[in-house]
Amino acid sequence: MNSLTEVIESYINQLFQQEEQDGASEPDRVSLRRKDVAERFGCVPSQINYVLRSRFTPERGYIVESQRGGNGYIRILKISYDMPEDRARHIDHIVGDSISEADAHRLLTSLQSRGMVSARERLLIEIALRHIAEECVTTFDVSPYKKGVMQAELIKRMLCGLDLV
Amino acid sequence: MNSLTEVIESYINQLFQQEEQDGASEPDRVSLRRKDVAERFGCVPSQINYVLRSRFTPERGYIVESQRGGNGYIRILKISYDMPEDRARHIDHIVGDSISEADAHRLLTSLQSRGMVSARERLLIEIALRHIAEECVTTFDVSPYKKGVMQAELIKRMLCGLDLV
DNA sequence: GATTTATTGACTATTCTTGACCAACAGGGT
DNA sequence: ACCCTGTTGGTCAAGAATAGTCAATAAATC
Repeated sequence: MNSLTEVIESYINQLFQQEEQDGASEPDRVSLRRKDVAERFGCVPSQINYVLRSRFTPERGYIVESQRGGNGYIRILKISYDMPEDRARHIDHIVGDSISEADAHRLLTSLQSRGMVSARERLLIEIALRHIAEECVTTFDVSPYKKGVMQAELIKRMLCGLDLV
Repeated sequence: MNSLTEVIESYINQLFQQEEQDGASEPDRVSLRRKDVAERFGCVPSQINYVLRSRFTPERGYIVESQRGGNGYIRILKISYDMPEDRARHIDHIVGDSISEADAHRLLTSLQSRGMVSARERLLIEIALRHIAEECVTTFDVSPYKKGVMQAELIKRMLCGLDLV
């Protein structure tokens, strides 16, 4: 409850709330000075990297951009909202531990027809799935089951990232 | 927050906007006097070169021409990719045979700022890239170079695929 | 006890700014 | 034609300010 990581995580979430309240033009992005945040919480700067790497990931709907050097910064973009545990479990249940390309295809068709993914977003997911399936049989030589597992893993991450289902 | 480089960058972007508003015959090019710009912002002239080298690159869709001597000039051209094939060729050239995660990240930032991918689309691509990178080091044990090749392959397919929709 | 997650710090990489020195072009004088 | 000189942009390297990586260690969780 009171680990440094969690404290810093909620600090960053507060920053997002503030941005929202202040009615900023870009309500879903915050900027940090790594050094300053580290000083505020009396920790080493690389601790901030750990928080970002473990908490503000694309799978959770965040993108982190940064720049070193003079006037460097860390910028965190919130693309979708944090998904509650039960929704994540729901996705997990729908997809299962392993999924075939055909079933994935059907699932995406359904999502698109419900207007939850655009044609372009669906295409991106299909391309990624196809790509990993191909790698599985050409460069690696994994079993069909393992292939299904990897496909399931990927599609779940993408759907969770978009906060879907 | 307001580095000199960023100030000069946005000044140049303003020049592009002005050109557009003035309905110039060539709305995608602006001309500068290096010395004058340096004076306007109270910096050394070579600072302008730095801004051009770091901000108005082919990766970001610009080409810079210049000439020294009396009546010298710096001309910045905005590359237009009207046709999908142009974009595809550009992507192929920029990405190359292999790409690091960091460079892929930068490319996506640039594409998003140019409105070529939406935030959600970018998120999907980032998730797929991260996923494949992870698989490369955890379940398989491929060389860093091969990892870069796989990342390049994936990002090119995803970005070129978007042109089809 | 084993495995995962968190903390720390030494070392590395990138970005920006500045300035000294180099290179190219134009125009005039010879 | 040729050179001289002024005017303009280019290159490179040093220094300061940031952020990133990685691996050892500690703490928490299973």
